[in-house]
Amino acid sequence: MTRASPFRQRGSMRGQSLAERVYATLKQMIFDFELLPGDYFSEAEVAERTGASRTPVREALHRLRREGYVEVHFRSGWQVVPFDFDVFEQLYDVRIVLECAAVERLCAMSEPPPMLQALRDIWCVPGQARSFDPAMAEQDKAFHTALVTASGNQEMARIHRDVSERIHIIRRLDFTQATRIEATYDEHAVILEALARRRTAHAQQLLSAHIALSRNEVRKITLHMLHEARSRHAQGPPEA
Amino acid sequence: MTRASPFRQRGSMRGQSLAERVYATLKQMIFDFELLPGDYFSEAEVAERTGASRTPVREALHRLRREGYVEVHFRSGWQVVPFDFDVFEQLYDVRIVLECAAVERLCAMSEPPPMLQALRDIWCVPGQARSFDPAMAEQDKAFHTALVTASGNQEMARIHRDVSERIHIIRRLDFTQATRIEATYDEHAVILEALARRRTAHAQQLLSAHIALSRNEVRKITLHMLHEARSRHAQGPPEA
DNA sequence: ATATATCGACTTGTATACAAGACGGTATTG
DNA sequence: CAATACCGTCTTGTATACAAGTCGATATAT
Repeated sequence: MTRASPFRQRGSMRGQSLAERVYATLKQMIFDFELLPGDYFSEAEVAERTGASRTPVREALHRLRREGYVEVHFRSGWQVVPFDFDVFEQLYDVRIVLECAAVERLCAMSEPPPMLQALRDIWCVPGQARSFDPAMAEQDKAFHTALVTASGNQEMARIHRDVSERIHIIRRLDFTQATRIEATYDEHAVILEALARRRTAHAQQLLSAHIALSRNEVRKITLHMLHEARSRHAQGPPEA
Repeated sequence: MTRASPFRQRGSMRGQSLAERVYATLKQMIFDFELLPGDYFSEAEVAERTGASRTPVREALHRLRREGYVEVHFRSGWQVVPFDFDVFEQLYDVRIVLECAAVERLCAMSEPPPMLQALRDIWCVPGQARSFDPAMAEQDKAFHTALVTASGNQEMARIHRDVSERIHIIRRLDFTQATRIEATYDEHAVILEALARRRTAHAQQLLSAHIALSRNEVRKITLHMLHEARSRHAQGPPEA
């Protein structure tokens, strides 16, 4: 079988391996609903699509499997893990636990980290200065990730990053409504206020409510979006 | 190259793949200090030792890499990640955060889960009924894992299990002293008491102190044990 | 003697060949 | 016609071949 669209780098690899790029490509396809939850596909299909051989494809797939995005059926192909809202809600709750712990540490610090002011510059702004582009989801993710990273425990930050990445696929859907974006700005602002004043319990309560609200909103939207995606793309799995 | 000691199953694989067994074997070797932190080794060596080819070996190694046990140097071999006590302490702190969150949920439940009584049967026993075998570390791990699992959030339980597994290599060292085993029994007992009486804050405080104590004890012991291991095994990496 | 250039053994990354089981369609048998 | 056995196709798991780069030892030049 000849390589289809060999997006291999010339010379050699420039920092990232072929397996890593296949990994990123596949995850992007899942996030873009180009591969729908429940879809079946084979390693050979992915190899042909990406222009790589099965070896790096398998490495990428097994990594995605460990991370919960796909699963393998013994000698019967791969499948995008179907949505399980219970799992997503549990992951939201993990976020609440980790981020509240981060808040406790942040408030206990002798001096507030400079990162806090940087966040205030972004989020504590009047209505006309607010951004509404589709990259809002990334900014929101960056906000919460920054809180945990600044708390000082890098292992906790790594775990939190993985959890955030995992629910990013549905969290994005929360930023398609203008009212939800407004609410995000408002809530981030008051959280940062409470943090600046070292009101630990208050900040934790605001943060918990903020995440829980997002969790509940997303559940409603996801079903709708999934339905739309199923209509746009035909039912054929990876061959768009 | 012919297979050395092919511990491959006859017929076919009975549930677990070759890659998984190589993974388990390597992790065991690391836990047994047969592969010491800092040791260098190659895929070919592991393949010869385990009787598998490089393919499943690579899969096992990359999984261990994702989990933080080994790292790969581009075309220069693999290395057991050297001990980093800062990382271990951070992981201990993650355990405190997760297990305290579990306690909060357990105390908030309308009725205590039956697992609580099972744990009391094990840990709330008089001195002569206590076990002192080397499997204590596993029992201790099971205690803490059970708390988080019983709290209901399975994703949190999975993360907690990974963290516990990661620090298990040094946590075992805490159970080589009889006084530490005694303390573990005592502390588990009072934690279970507080849980049964739904004293949330008290149980959290006891649990935090219990984990923090273990964290501090282990740091002291680890250096000693590492020194001993280095003396027993020669300096040659995997070829014992 | 010392510094440098070159070469070769060894490493991982990737591609391909082979093995063994799953699954569905088809032919066969009642 | 219905049920069943069989066989070919397709799948992943594993082994091996090839590619490209690293690193140290050795020889050479200054």
